[in-house]
Amino acid sequence: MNGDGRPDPPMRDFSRSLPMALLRAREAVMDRFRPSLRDFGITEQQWRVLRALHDRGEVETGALAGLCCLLTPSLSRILKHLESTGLVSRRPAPADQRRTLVAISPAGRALIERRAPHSEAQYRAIEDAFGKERVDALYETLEHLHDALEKEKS
Amino acid sequence: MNGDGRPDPPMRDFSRSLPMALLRAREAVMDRFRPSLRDFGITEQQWRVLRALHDRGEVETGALAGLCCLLTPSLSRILKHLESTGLVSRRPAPADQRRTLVAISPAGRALIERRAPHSEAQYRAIEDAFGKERVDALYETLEHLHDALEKEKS
DNA sequence: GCCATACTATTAACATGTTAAGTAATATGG
DNA sequence: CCATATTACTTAACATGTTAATAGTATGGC
Repeated sequence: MNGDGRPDPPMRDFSRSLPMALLRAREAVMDRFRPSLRDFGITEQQWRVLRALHDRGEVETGALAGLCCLLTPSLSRILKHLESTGLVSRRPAPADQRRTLVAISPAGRALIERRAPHSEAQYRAIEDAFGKERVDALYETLEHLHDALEKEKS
Repeated sequence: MNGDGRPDPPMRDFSRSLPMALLRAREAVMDRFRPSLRDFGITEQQWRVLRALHDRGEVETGALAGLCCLLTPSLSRILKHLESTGLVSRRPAPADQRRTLVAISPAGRALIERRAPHSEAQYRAIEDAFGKERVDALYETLEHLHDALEKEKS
């Protein structure tokens, strides 16, 4: 407070924190997915990596980090783990020895196929609770927000 | 793929992951705030704790975790750090020795007052890039989503 | 070909996320 | 009043988030 008894910089209410609002919503969603991830013995991030490789085939480490919204140091450790458990494989890129190409293994694909139904069931539950139209609208809003903020990184 | 050449469980496209969409949007937002947090030498989570205590006064550990969207083991470590740097203080609750009451210190308040203008400047930039009405609508959507999913935790 | 430079991935160090186990204080039932 | 369950917080162990530094490789200019 200053001499007048008012807050000195007009401080935003704590409930109006955009990072918090996004985090709270995300945690409410993840609460639905965490039990099945736990049952299958993998983490949220490991699942994201397998999922991306399943869709895209062999991918460079840097590109994979972008796809999964991970920083490369985190991804480096995650790949070491996934490789040791036989869910992915790595090989140096033939044309450029700096780059590493990552691919999902048959065991990795099998894990995805087994968990997919559980994941989809939760998506249905979320759409039932919140409304499919609202979920679709939210995807669009979030993408627009992302694009609007990325665009300004001049 | 099964024998027909179709994916066996009809697998959702990787771009339609609600956790990923929320995470990507949140990371785009945090990119704006991280530089100033770094300049002030505190983490995102430490800021959340200080912010909550600034608003609510003395709070129990468990309630504080809920306010900040932190798990109590994380909060326990964070409070140890914040206490050692003199930004918060802890004392046992007089009526129940199991509970701990946490309060922000004058140094903690001072840190908030110094950083607040930087934070507000970034909020203005986000509203300029995305539109204030859209930001307000997003707050509401996220809260509704959170409430819809929490309500079902029978 | 040689070198300074930039690029890619990893490692290091510290902080947090997540689950399980542990500890101390309080509430509860007999 | 005591044994027991419950509650609030902390520790422990492993995985990830974040930033800085490192190691190996490629590239352009000379």
